[in-house]
Amino acid sequence: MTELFRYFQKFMPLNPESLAALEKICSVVHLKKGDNLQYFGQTCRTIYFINSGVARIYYYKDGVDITESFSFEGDIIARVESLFTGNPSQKAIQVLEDTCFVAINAVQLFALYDSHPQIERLFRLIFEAGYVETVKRIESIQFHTAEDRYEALLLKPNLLQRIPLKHIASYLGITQVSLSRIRAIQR
Amino acid sequence: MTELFRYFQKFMPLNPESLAALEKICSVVHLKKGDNLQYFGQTCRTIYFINSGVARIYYYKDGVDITESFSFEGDIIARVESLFTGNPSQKAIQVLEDTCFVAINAVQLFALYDSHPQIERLFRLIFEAGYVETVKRIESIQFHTAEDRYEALLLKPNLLQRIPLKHIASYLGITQVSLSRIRAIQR
DNA sequence: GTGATTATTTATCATTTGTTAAAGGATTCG
DNA sequence: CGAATCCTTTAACAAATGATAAATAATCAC
Repeated sequence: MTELFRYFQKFMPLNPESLAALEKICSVVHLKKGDNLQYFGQTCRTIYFINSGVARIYYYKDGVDITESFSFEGDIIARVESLFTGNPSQKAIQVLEDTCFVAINAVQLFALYDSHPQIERLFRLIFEAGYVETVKRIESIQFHTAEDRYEALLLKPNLLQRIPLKHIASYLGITQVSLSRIRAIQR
Repeated sequence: MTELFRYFQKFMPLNPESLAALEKICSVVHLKKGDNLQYFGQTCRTIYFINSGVARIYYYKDGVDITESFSFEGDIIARVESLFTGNPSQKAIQVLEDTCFVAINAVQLFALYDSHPQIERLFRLIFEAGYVETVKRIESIQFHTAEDRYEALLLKPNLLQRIPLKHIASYLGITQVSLSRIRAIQR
């Protein structure tokens, strides 16, 4: 869990008591490539931090598998639209490699907000940063071509080795065939 | 400011002291149709609540005016990617009708977080809700056609009377010509 | 390792969207 | 009111993307 606490410190320093309280509600989870971490229809009550590996949030639209996002080691991952509303999520989380997570129990976390203002603030900052990422993603989706966004994605090291193109295509909002064409032009 | 405080109460009850502290950092702003409320290149240090009227956040991409979002009476509006990072925003806010805002001084607001945990929590909840909206917007952009999204937009009453089609087109991520075609088919 | 399955590319054709230009409406301002 | 400006629609053509199918490449399971 060292990595997670290092991640926390990047947002703000925490007193030992808050750290101890956080540690109590965290646990480590290991999954094999292809496994699902969370399923459709459940309400999201866990926030994950990726120690190693890759995960994606995805769902089915008209029977087609659509990837909403990818997350890598050092990222926080949660189905926010369920976590913050209490509504069941229509999305699932799957790992694309053997992956090691820290699972943070969100129910217990939110309860800690009352007794530990530091923890409330820490997660406020974490989710504000997530909010900003999401606003930037909208710009990127709406006003850059799929080709530009593909090139931007490639900046992530080893991305092509780690993630099947079909998931990249649905993440980009285009068909596999279109992505193949984009790749063909670049060669 | 009554409307704004009613809006706050929807998120959580506030004690009189917090309400008084909030009131001190709020002021009312009136703008005429077409005026800009905030300009490109400035860092966002104000959060607005719309009492009456319509506003849009927009920017220029390759010289073309792009609308990122519309906000109506009862909505909070802020350029989040600047507010939470301190980076200058490349976006501006413009009103599309004579509009009355409450301006909340964000620098003073964030300072109140230390002395008033209630206020920190209130705005945490407000921005969590904004975060959820933004995640839903991504789904909508990426996986619904412009036509579907146009129809969804029309559910907003009087939208067509209040907002020029050219702004609606850029908000939908399509050209004015495409939007005209969609509208022609529907008749 | 081998066969079966899955992933990726390529080709062809249909559909959608963009670009440009022109024309008709609506609105604004003196 | 009338001219000028801005908004919206329409048309014709070009470019990009989707759908389908078939071929090739890579991966998985026994």
